[in-house]
Amino acid sequence: VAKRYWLVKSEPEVFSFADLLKAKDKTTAWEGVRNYQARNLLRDEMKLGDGVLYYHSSTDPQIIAGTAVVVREGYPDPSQFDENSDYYDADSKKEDPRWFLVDIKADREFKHPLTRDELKATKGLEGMMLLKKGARLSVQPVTDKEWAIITKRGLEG
DNA sequence: GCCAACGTTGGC
DNA sequence: GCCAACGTTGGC
Repeated sequence: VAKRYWLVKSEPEVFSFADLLKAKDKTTAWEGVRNYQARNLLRDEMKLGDGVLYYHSSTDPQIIAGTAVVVREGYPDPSQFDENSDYYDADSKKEDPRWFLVDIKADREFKHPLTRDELKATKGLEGMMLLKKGARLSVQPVTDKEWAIITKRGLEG
């Protein structure tokens, strides 16, 4: 199976790419996704070794900061069972968990973080889900072509 | 099962 | 801070 590519959004105030680089093993559990479409991707589609673009949302400027890799495939998000967590979901059952996550590990920091404006101006990225109006999905598929364009530009500086 | 009301996301 | 777009909830 060919590896696939994804984009995850994070508010840098909450958890930035720099935070991921500083984390133990540069790895984190991507907790807190509470949207069924994104849940399905996390649970069923994201596979070990898949590439992830790390996007900073709700900040100025919004950027793709670097890449990460899926290091553990979908498993139940523990925070849904933690009453003290912001992500607690009283209706989710241990024997039938509602929310899933994957673990991601930082891979390459972009020498040249790509701003949203730059993405919009880049040929070949016109159809990118991220750039569509109203695209709020916090985990999105990225095509091979988009991945190639973005990582080339980001890593070459 | 419809749909209005509501809450959230996230670009601007 | 505003508000459009979207997802979810809940009354009926």
